[in-house]
Amino acid sequence: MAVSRTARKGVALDATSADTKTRILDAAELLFMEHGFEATSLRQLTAAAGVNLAAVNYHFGSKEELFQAVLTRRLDPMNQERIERLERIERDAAGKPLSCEKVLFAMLIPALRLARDERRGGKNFLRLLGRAYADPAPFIRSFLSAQYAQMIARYKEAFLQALPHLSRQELTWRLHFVMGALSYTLAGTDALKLFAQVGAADNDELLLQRLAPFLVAGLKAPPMGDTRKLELVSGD
Amino acid sequence: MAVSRTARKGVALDATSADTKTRILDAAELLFMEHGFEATSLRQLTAAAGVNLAAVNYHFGSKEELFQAVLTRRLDPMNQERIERLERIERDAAGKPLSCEKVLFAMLIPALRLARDERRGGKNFLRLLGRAYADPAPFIRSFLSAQYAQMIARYKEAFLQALPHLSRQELTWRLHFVMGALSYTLAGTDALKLFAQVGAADNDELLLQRLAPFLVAGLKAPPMGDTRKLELVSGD
DNA sequence: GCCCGATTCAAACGCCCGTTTGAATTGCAT
DNA sequence: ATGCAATTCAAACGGGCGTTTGAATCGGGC
Repeated sequence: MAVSRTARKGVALDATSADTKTRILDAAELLFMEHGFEATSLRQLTAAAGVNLAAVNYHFGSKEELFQAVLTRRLDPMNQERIERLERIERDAAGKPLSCEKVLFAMLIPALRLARDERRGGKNFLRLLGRAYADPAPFIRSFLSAQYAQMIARYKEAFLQALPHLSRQELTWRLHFVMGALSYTLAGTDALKLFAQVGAADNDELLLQRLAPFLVAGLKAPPMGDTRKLELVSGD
Repeated sequence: MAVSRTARKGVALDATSADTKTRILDAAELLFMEHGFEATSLRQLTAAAGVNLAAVNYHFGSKEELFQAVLTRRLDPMNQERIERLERIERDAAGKPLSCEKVLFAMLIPALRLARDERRGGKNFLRLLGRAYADPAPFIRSFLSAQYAQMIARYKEAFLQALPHLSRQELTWRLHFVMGALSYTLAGTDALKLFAQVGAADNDELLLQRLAPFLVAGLKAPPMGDTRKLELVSGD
């Protein structure tokens, strides 16, 4: 009824509704990851959560808003932790020279910590996030942009400082490559099978030990032009 | 009727049916990219292609088989070109030492050439492919695995030769990172907006000039352990 | 000129979707 | 105990989905 629509922004209604809300969020996180947003129906979702079909619209308003809530629940704390870590290493290095490694790690570690924290969604969520990056739905794209804009801007400045040999534009591209490798890897527990056995990311610390040297070397590389020109047109 | 099901494997029925089939494939490539597989309905797809609704099932059997046909049309030639280029540089370097750059370029250039070839789908297709990588649908995953297995295996051997300092497992991970950065970048004409203006990949040769130094440096980097250990647990 | 397989077409099939409704139920403040 | 807002529930709404059907149309070989 009319009440339900405004009820969501009522006074703190934790213990009573949080249970249903949380069960919906948990089931949604799992199913959206398993089958994607479009392919997950509210009927199977609410059944998995053990709640009534109408509960999603009552508590979240719509399926799209539920999806955003699923992302927000994990992204907000993670990105906040990223910013806090960056601020701390900036503060610690009262002098100027920020090392590329430290900035990169400040960015990677919160993601890895989230992946490791099974109580809070763990790998499920990062896989979901990795796929959301590639989703063309406008409501997902604009939502993610808003969620990340602030953090990305901060890190871009920090990297610019740590990698003075890169122009702003060159750095923008490289951060893009970094995010690509990261999201693809985190999203890929399935995709890994494309390449080989690979003992799976059972150990996330190990994954960071593999990913970090690759990304640091890529970031530090001199831009093309310092090395020989390439003749890519060839071939025919 | 019963005929239609077997007709697809009849004798070469080019000029007559190819027109309808091609129009379906072109429209599908565009719409699957724009809205994703699930969110694209056969009704809007056949309307965009200017063909009858039933034409998809008649010519391709099902929506899923249409999707596979869309991928195959571009992937088969691209991966074959990748293998041919690898074989050529292996042949040219009659001696042993294959350079990492050359192997990587043999892998990247066919993708870039496809992206540049607007007559054959161009960027549309690579964006579609990038998203297919991240799609969890089993029929997509197994299809892509089959399409890529052979090519990936060949390149893994070549890289193993060009990068003798990497163990097989380390290399598997790094190829994964490479594919992540590549697919994310190719898929991302939208996603780029996440980070900044970035003049868009209007010039694909320029993109390769930015991507290549990053990836080469990442591939050549010594594995962790050669550099200092990291203390990632910290933070609390 | 006709025939027959290949193709196109309009219509329908059964199914599941996201959302809404209004009545039951709950549980806390009074 | 009662009242009332917050929540849950079963049921239904309208609509779009992928697919199937059988008739209409096409077009080259005899």
